[in-house]
Amino acid sequence: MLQQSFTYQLASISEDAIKPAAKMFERRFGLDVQALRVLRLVGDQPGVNFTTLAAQTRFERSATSRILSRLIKAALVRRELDECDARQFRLFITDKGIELRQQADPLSLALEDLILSALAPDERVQFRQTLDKLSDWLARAFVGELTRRYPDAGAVLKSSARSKGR
Amino acid sequence: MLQQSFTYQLASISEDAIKPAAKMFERRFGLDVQALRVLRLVGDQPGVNFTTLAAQTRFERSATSRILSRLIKAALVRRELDECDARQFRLFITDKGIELRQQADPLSLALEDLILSALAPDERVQFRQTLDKLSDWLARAFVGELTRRYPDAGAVLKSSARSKGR
DNA sequence: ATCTTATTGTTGTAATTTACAACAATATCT
DNA sequence: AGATATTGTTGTAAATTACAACAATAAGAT
Repeated sequence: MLQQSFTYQLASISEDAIKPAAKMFERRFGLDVQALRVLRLVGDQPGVNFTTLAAQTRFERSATSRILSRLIKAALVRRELDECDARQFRLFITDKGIELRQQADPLSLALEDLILSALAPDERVQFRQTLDKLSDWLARAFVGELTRRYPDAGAVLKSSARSKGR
Repeated sequence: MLQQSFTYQLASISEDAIKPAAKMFERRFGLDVQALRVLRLVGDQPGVNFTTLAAQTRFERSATSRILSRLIKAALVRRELDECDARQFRLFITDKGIELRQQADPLSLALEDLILSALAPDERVQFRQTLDKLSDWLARAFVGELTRRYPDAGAVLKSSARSKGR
């Protein structure tokens, strides 16, 4: 086996892990993983507004908006007008949404466990710690360090507000 | 910070790590990371044929074919007809391609080092070992185990020939 | 030999995804 | 009041990805 670049290896792993799981979720719940992710973000933050949500979502606001309207149409999420600001509304998960999560979340956890079953228990703990360290560093310092060393890197730095995933 | 699913976290990390690097490579060498990857695969396996290459590439044969023809047009790769089988040809990196790699590869390594600089030296070693374990297991056993536990997972299992990345 | 079937690599194109930018509605600042 | 900024939605272009047809050749079967 040729030596792999570690970033590529990461991408491969997540792709291999996510793709089959994604299929299951679509079959069982009629939701793609992105929609599920948005559902969870709303569920965990009752009353979020769109802008906050979109910043956590890792895809475009436009995409988030469309996913959200599908969730609302499916009655998994509802929205209320904000009393103070008529431009905003607050998002809430519905009972139906909660019910769906009660089925979906254990399945997600079971799938993750299955993937991590390749590792010894303490290795698993260590691995997750390392991942936290890495994502933290990437979100916080990487781009800055990169442009310091390579001024031509062309840092974009647009949105920010990452590292709040789910 | 909300708790993240580990697969999602992996995807985020690789995306954050790859995107800025990708920009640099495009500016400096006029090659996107995929083309660079193909160039490396060819360089490391002088005389590969297209089918073998495409299996290692993680994208469609059609995409691989187009990338390859760009590399050939740019004179970074050349091809020879196979003596035994007129359908096949054998691929080789050119001197110009080697030269490009001599610039690009150290940069890749430096970038990976930069990313991993967030980790202590022994943590780094451990991390890479864990990644190897994981990708190995995913390539070898995951899909089988998944369909055993969840017969509705809808395993596809089309190509195979993975775990030979670069 | 010839006929059928399989493989190799390329190409056209449909489908999907992603990004961008314009927009109406409302709020805030001067 | 008028100018500027923010919120969320929508239209559409651009890029990506997937699929399937294809010509050229090889291999196997009768």
